[in-house]
Amino acid sequence: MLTVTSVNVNGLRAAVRKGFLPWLAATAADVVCLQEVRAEPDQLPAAAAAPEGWYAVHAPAAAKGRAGVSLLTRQEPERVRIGFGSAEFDTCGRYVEADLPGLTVASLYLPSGEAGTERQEEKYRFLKEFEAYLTDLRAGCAAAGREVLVCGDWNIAHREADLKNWKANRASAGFLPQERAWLSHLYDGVGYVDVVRALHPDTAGPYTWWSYRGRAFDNDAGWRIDLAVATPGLAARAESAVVERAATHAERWSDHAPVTVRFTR
Amino acid sequence: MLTVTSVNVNGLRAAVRKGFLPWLAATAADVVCLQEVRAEPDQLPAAAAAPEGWYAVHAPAAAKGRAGVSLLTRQEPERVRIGFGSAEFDTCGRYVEADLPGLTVASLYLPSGEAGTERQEEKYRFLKEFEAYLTDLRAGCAAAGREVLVCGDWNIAHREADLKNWKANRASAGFLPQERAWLSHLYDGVGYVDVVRALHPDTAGPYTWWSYRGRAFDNDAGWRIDLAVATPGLAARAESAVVERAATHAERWSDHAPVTVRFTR
DNA sequence: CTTACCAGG
DNA sequence: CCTGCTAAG
Repeated sequence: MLTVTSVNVNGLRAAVRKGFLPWLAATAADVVCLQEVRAEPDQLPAAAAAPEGWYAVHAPAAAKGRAGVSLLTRQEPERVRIGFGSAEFDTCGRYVEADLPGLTVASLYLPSGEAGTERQEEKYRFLKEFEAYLTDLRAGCAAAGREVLVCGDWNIAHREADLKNWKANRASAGFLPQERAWLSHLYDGVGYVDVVRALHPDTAGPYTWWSYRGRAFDNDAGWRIDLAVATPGLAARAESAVVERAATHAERWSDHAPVTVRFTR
Repeated sequence: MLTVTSVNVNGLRAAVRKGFLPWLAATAADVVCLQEVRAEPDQLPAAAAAPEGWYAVHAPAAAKGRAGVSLLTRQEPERVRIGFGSAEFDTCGRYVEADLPGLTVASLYLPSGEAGTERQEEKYRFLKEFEAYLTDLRAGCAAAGREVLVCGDWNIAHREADLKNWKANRASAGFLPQERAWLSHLYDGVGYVDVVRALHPDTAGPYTWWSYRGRAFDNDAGWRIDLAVATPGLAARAESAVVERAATHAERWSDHAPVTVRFTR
């Protein structure tokens, strides 16, 4: 069994104050992918920056308090890489990957964008460069007999079933036609697989993010934007996929819930 | 009897969240002077911006979220004035005064300064202009048979008895020789009276501000920088002067405590 | 609505 | 160590 879990923590310092560490202590995962850490490692409590029993690799953003992704692995990685070869995005705390035996696993925090603004143009630039990278990664890993798993906050809901209020959000960043088409091409063209949707083809959601505004969480007015995206060979071994809505329910230590996928070896 | 109370609220919106309104409802004062309101009137709850039973005049700063002084009077003022005729400081939310029968009462928030920086120079410019104003005010009010009372956060501790750690703060803004000399001249030269000190000549403090840093409040490591400064005729009628340390103790709705002075009519 | 930043205190 | 600002989400 290999278990990988991923969660956007919305500021790891705040999450630690509210209950992240007990969740981490309780997880059965072999790999934990974190997004929106929003801190330099040395601004974090040691129990979060270098938790006992884990190997940690941090990719903070150059801009203080922004973005930031991390990977925790029980096993020591063979190699780790920060960024995906992009001059614009490699220092933005948006991508880190690690090689484990037979598997390249990554933590991704894709820009959220903002419809009609320069921040949306930035998101499109990211999508373009990242798609090229994922295409190369798939080819390179296939040649080396490795599988690929990219977990994180992709900030795109693919289909109507992936957000509760899809009608109201047809012009919202995260559900724009161009973004949705990009994911479609990643799946149907490049050949990656949305592991959670593959296991749960007919459910609404499961949502992974609920705005802090209004009563979005109580009304389950969520979005499924935190994805586990795998090469087909790995996806075929997926045994379960769960969104741990309860993990962030009681204390609400993030506005996202952890997404956990399990694979047979 | 005339009772006047003054408190630096360190953000009235935050103070309201923490317990300011019950304190206001319970005060026996006829006049309440507020400093560091840090909000436009329409950003405040109505119970704070226009409390029932009070006439309110607000002098917010042009810069959002900064400074800001207000006056609440049970009686309708004959006149109110914002600023003291200074091109530099009148829009900075640092001075408002009201005329009541036989009395001009003001709420003052003097710049805190920062030793060795431009912000200290700004404080000295304020002191210079404000002293000239207080000199004129005293003369004008004397001619009109009015007394003057300027309450507020003067941001200067006059003597060693006015702060617990005076030795460590000999080079700190708020206890610099030049600032202390300015107050001395205001008392001995211009002829105003420090009402609280006049009634309590031999006590340490009573302190009115304790830093939020460390355990300053618990250790009573405070400063007496919130003053009630009156013309001699009014000061002679002072009957009591109290620092309401307990008012901000339980909830700690400000880092300053209210200073309350009572005068016979 | 919440996270950080920062200046100001 | 707090306030409120701003940008970001």
